[in-house]
Amino acid sequence: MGLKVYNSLSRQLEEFTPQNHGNVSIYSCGPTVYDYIHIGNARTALVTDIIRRYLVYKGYTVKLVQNLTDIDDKIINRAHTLGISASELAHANGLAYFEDTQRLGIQPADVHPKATEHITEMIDLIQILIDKGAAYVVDGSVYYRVNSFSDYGKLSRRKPEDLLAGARVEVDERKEDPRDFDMWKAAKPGEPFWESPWGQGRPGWHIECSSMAMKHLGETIDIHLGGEDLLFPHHENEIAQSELATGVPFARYWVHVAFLKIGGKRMGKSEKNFILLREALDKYPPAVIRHFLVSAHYRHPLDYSLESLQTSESALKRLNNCIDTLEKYSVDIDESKDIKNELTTEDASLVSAIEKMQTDFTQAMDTDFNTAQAVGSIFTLVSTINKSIVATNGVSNHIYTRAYKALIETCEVLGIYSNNEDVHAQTNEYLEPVLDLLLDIRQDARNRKDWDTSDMIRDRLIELNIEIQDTKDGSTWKFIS
RNA sequence: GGUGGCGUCGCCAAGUGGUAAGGCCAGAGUCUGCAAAACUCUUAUCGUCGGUUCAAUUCCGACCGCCACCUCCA
Repeated sequence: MGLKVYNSLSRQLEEFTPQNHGNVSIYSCGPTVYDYIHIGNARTALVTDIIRRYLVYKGYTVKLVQNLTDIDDKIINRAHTLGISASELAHANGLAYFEDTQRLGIQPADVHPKATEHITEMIDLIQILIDKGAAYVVDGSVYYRVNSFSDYGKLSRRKPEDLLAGARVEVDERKEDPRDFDMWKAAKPGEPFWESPWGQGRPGWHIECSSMAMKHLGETIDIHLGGEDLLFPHHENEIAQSELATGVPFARYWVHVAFLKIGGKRMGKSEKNFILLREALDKYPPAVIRHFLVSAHYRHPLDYSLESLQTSESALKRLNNCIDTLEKYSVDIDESKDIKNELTTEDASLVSAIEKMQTDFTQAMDTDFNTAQAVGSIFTLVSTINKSIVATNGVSNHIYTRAYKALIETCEVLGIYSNNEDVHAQTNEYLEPVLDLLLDIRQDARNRKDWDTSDMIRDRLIELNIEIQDTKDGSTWKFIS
């Protein structure tokens, strides 16, 4: 069964077939680096990351390109306010972007092109469009002549008259048509600029994506990703520029990520109702934030709240407990050995549950990357495993090991599992003998029914964020947060 | 005005033309010296009204409510 992707261009689910067998090219619209990113921005970055991980999981070779818009009006204005140069601001926020996204476990793209490093390519593309009569120069600025592209509006399904009816379009007298947009903006005094055939200026927003996508991925890319707000006009304009210049389709599948909301409203920079990703990361582990973000399908709005994050934290605890328990049972297994004939009924039952999870997971992800459903399949298996462990019905360690591996593998596609062992490894090495000693002393006290002593040890440790867990197999300890 | 989306258990959230995954919370248990932790069990007829159909939450229509894009915003 194959992967199906919802294509914004056709407004329906389509069978996914990359143009080059086994290889997928993806372009994802990246941040404009005038500020830190918020969780809403992170949602799109994370969806990109997961789509890429899943395609790799399915065996594709993926080339992912994500741009950094490092020159635009917002950057210039913010830099001016801060009293630094636009490039300094862009550089700092670019670094912060990578820092934040990598903390969230987002793997860097294969290429992160910057607008200011592709001025030549953009000028070339603009020149092509001028030569084709699709652009015109006014006072050192270059505008795209929307009328010259008959397919204009095919992505957003907007008719020219609809656009003109919108009273919010600012009319620029210099434009032939209100819908025309600038590809090259003449510099005003004091603004950063680059030399061009039309004078000093800077590129427009849409032209960068067109030229950087084509430079790094070719004239036709497989998947073009972005937030749903970019559908119009940004992506519509990218199509207009690119396709008029090349004569071939610009992107084969257009994927748009729905908004993250807060209090029912869109989280946005201009609303000033955003939570910075780094703030969230200071409070919650990456896996928790990821779990929250994948708990809804990417094309559905998701509402941010502290409660939701706490819900994800609790859910993840259940998952981690299961995985940690399985790890204790895990053994080295000989993959090549066929143990089919040696399976007990209980073994076989768990094996089929594992296989069901893998099938369901794949099916969910194959259906337009339905992460919410995929997570569901993982938790269904968790439940089955827990029951099996409680029942102590003689499932072999081999099978528990298989379950362990299957869970790790699928969770890694979503990036919702990370064991804390590494974090605590050093501490553990030092603390373990000491805590074992304390647990021994406590056990002695318990044997003597000296509850004062045993409870004191328990209470004092909890103050140190170390929790004692009494089970029928003895006492263990763990860090709590 | 144009375009698109949403309304499923207390909360979050999948899904299907034939009577609804999963998570959280809550309640009840198991375990325990008591607890905690952990685990188990239990809880929905799908906004309203019509229509199509043997059968609709799932298709169509109307209505109500909410959100978004058309201006920078992932």
